Amino acid sequence: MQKKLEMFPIFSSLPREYLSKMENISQIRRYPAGKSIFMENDPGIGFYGIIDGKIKIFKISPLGKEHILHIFGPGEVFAEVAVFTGLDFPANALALEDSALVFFPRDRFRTLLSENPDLSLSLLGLMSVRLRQLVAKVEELSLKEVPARLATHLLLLRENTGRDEFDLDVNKSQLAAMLGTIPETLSRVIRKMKDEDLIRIEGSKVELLDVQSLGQLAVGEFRL
Amino acid sequence: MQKKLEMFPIFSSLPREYLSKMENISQIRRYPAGKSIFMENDPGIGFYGIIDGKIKIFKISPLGKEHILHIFGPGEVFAEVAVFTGLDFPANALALEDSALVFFPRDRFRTLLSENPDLSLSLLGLMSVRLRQLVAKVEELSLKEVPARLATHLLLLRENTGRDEFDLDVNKSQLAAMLGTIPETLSRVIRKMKDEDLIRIEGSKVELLDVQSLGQLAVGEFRL
DNA sequence: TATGTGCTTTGACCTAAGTCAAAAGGGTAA
DNA sequence: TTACCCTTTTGACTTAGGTCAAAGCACATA
Repeated sequence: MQKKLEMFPIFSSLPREYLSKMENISQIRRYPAGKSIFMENDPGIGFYGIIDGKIKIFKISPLGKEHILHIFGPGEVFAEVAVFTGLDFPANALALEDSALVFFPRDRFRTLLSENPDLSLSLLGLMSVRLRQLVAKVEELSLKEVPARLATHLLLLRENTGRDEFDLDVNKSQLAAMLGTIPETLSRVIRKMKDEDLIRIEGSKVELLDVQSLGQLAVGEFRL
Repeated sequence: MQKKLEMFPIFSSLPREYLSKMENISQIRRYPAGKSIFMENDPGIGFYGIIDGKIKIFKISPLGKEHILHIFGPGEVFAEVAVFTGLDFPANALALEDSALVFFPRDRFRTLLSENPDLSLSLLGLMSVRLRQLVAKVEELSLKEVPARLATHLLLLRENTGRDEFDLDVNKSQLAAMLGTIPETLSRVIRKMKDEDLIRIEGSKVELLDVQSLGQLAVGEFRL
């Protein structure tokens, strides 16, 4: 049992005693691909950690257009916001693959938290980081155009994998939504990047050919 | 002394004992209008609460364009992120008016926090809310066009003031930045709204004449 | 009163990117 | 193989909103 929580970066730095306390209040839940985990406006009864699988967090605009806020994978935690506010879930969550989650019921967690200050501190840190990411996203959406956003995204993946060649791990429609655009536009931007020999792309395999120029694109000092 | 911290909504629900402990570790700092409080990449040595004045949080894009992330006023707390991550400030902060702030040094606060679990819980709640706001902002920026954003903003002000007639409390250039656009565009959008008799505006005084239609605009079911 | 400085508005123009529609692939099941 | 479905790409068109430049205001200081 112990192993499961250690795989979460947020929890991994917790003293062992807290790890087992967390374990004690959690439950394992499994969701097949395509299954909804919760919907916008459902009451926030607890939060989740992903052991295995992929979870899409998204909203539907009044016009019925889907906007993906985030895609979470193994080791990530989501929906913890509701635990602290006592408010409803602000978005929908859906399993993109067969997924195994750890569920932390709000009430039990709240009790645990109030008894263990170090746990609180670690969680505050986690939330700070998420905040930063969102601030970055706001900045990106309001300052940059699509090619810049794509370049930023690719360089981020490069950073994460440490390689110039890697796999986009969502399909292109989903990637478009993540970048705040639509598949057609993404397709055209990718084409331009190929024409300019900045990248090579086959299916979901990408190779960065000109990291230099991609970097300039990302900060808006350059156009395609 | 006591009164100062009670004016912060986040702290107001704290037991009195915590309020005074918070007081004990805090300092009052004063900034004249135009004075920088911290800059992007400065180390995060502590966070601030606003007693009086107005603080602008902003970033400068690589092209030198300013983007306002937020404008905080009395009763609000900012820059708490750095306290928990130990990272640098992610944006700039500047006093728009002569301002009085409470400063909470990171180290002392960290100690305090680890000794007082309820304080941790309240702060987790605060951060959850901020997260929500940012998620909303991301949604807004990626799903809506400028007239919808302006309508949303106006309706929010209406909500906050409880009146159909109120004061924009930033100038129009800053309002434009807050809405992720530029003064020219904002000016044209305002003009259209006036032409359609949705609002009346003189200087920074706004009156909402047709809340119904503004509501439709805000959710994108309507165009100007 | 004159001069300067910083907002705000207006006009003319341009372009990134969205819409709509259709074609091209790619994978699976019968 | 054929049929079907879903994703991706391409093309033609439209438009929101940004850029640049100039003019209009408003307020403060000399």
